[in-house]
Amino acid sequence: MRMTPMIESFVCHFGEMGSRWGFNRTVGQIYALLVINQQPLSANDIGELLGISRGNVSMGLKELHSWQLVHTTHRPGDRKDYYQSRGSIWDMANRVFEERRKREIDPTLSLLRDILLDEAGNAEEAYAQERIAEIHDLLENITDWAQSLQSLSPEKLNTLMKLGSGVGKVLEFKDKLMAKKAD
Amino acid sequence: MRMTPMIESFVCHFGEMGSRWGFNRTVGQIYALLVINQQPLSANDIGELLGISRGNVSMGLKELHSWQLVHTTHRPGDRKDYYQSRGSIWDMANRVFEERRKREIDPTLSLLRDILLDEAGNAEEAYAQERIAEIHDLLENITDWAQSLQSLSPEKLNTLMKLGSGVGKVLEFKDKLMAKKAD
DNA sequence: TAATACTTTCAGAAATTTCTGAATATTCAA
DNA sequence: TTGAATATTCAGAAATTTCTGAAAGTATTA
Repeated sequence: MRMTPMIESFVCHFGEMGSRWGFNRTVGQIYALLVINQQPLSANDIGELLGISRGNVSMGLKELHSWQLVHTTHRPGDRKDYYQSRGSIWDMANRVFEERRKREIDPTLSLLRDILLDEAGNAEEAYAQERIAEIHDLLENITDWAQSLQSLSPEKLNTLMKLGSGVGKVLEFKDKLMAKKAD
Repeated sequence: MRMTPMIESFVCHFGEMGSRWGFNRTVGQIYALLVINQQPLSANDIGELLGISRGNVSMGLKELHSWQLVHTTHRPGDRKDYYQSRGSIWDMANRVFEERRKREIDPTLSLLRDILLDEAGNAEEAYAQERIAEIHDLLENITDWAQSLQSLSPEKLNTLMKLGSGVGKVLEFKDKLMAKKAD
């Protein structure tokens, strides 16, 4: 593989983005490279293409493994490991979401719950607890909901997304029906 | 205000989380403090409570202003600026989402579009473009959808969230009706 | 068993981000 | 105006994160 300007700009940008999604620049770039390359790449290939050390490649791949975003494959008569991105782009988005939930949201929810179990020592703490409860509920609602969406079939999810704010209409409709049934 | 252990643990944790949401630890902590404190705080109060320099507080507040997450208020006969968190927790989540879209997603979409406009120079680039198109479409779908959800009334949004994966049922139902109408 | 071909680890170097505090700017009352 | 009270800026210090490369580890073959 060669680093054409097109590929390079994509890989670089994905590196920057990576850090927003919970992993560092190198990890983002390695992943970008593997996503847009149909053939698996060896760790040496990756290091050369990105101009980074062999050790760094190893650490980056380890991280991507822990996110379950890459696959190791082999070639007959070749001892090297070859790496490939794993699953579709959609799978990737799901996995990033899932991992971040596990690593960030869950611990936060748990801390907030602990705080809410404590008795407020004064009016200030009572007010603080109210606000913390709001944050807790919002976070819990959103993650629960996101998780239930993840369990929807891709087609249904797609219908839902295409519907956009039109989903409001469908909800009104559903409410009317429920009201009739209740008669 | 005093930093009780309860408040301290919340503020610290929010600091850590902050960096995941696009701003640094201090900014997260300042915001946390303002959210759980009913009374507005002066920049000096904030610096003392968090044990950080006056300059750092100033920079943090500037950042929070740019995210439109704080408000400045005044007291008669007092020259100091007092700061308060702005809007509900829900507003805050919306604003963080909105800002991140502007600062991160939009530039990415624009780069991906540019790449897709280029002619692929060879089979490798053609494959890369296919994958990049997938990423582009996914990102665009999700952000468009998220934006249309933001325009929904809070009650409807709440209904939708409560519905969870049950939204699948409602969609099926809608499809059936549409089919009948088409007859 | 030893030699080879590769991968992983991790101490410290390099790069980046964040923070401090002195200097500067702003605002307002007298 | 001037001066007192406050806010902001920014160069460099401190802290943190990331990266390198030499050493150690692991398989495989001969």
